Amino acid sequence: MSTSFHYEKLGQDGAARLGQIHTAHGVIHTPAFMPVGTVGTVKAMAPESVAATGAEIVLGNTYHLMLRPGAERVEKLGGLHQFMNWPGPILTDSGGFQVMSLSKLRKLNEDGVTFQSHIDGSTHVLTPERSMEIQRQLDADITMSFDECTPYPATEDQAAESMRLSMRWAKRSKDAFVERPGYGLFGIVQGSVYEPLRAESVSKLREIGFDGYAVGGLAVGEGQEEMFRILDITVPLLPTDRPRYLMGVGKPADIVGAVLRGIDMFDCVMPTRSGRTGQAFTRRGSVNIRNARHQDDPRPLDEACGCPACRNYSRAYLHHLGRAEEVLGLMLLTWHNLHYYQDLMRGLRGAIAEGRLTQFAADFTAEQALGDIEPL
RNA sequence: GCGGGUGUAGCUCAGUUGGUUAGAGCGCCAGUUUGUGGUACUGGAUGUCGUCGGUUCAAUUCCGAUCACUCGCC
Repeated sequence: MSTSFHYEKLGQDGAARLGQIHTAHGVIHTPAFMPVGTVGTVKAMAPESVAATGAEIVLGNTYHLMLRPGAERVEKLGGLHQFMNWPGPILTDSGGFQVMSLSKLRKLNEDGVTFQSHIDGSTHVLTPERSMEIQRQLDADITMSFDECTPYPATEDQAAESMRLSMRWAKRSKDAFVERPGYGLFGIVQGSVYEPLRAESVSKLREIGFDGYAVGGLAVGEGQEEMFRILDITVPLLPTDRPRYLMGVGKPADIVGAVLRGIDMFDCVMPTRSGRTGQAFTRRGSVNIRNARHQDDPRPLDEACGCPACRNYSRAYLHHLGRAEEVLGLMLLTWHNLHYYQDLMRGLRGAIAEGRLTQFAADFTAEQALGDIEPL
């Protein structure tokens, strides 16, 4: 059986695609949402439960795992799949984003980034070559090339300089990436909100050649309208025989809009982080379970949801757990949110398969606009 | 019984050398979080300043009484 990494398109509805990504550790049905498991765990969830929501691939992170427990250690222990008991596909972020968002005292030059650990202050260097090595040690099915996530806002000159550095790093990432059957390397499009820069970035990445293409530098404060505008000008430039991944996105409505524009893969901390801060996503919009209006409500969070939190527990109980900051509250709400996100992806895939995505999106928007059910 | 201390927001407490709308932290009521630090941030509501009386143009502040709590001694 061939284990070569490849994307297979199974259907199309407008710009949206239905497909499969074949990897060394299994198949991913797209459009797909990938739960974020930064430090080798999807927070508050056992991997078996993550899989039960329908997730087929999770994220790990170069930056976090290199600092703790260390990529060499993970490699010796059999790789990240075995280490965290996730037998399915894993995508690892390259560390570029986290160096910017988490570490202080970072120094960026042509070679890479020198930074201090947010854990113990120790000094580390991350380069495209080192990032590729770490992601290979982690045994990521999908490796992301090392990039700089251009801060927003940026002038066109700043965005151009940043993007071109990321493109040189993309070439070095490709050169350093060790090809193995079933393993793929993705390039990342940058260029901020500037159309010519996005086009130049795509062109440079296609010249290098990648197994998939990510759109980076979005959902960083530009707003949904602007993000969709960038997708409208960027996605049509990408090759049709490779997966497209919108990094770090997003809210349910962002995902629906991006699928309509031809995106196949998403990751976001939204469902998991929100699960830890009391925000739940439902068919009728988001709900803050800690709000006082839920304290006497015996009804489930979302009557149409089949997750354990909705089948077995009331809003009143989830509210209580949230107020009491009980671990079970984090677990149940995270579980619900991941289940909701996977339900959404299943709905999107079904709608594409049946050629009714436009109607699905309209229904989605209308139902979200209804707002939460009336308080008792 | 005697002597001391304390009574200010739901809680723990600042403060006012007497002067417009009395503050903080926590809690409470909401909002934000997009390639993750159970995080961080933003806004909002709430007071007979223990009670009664006196002094004063003006008292939460000074004086007296009283009540409650508290510490020590008998």
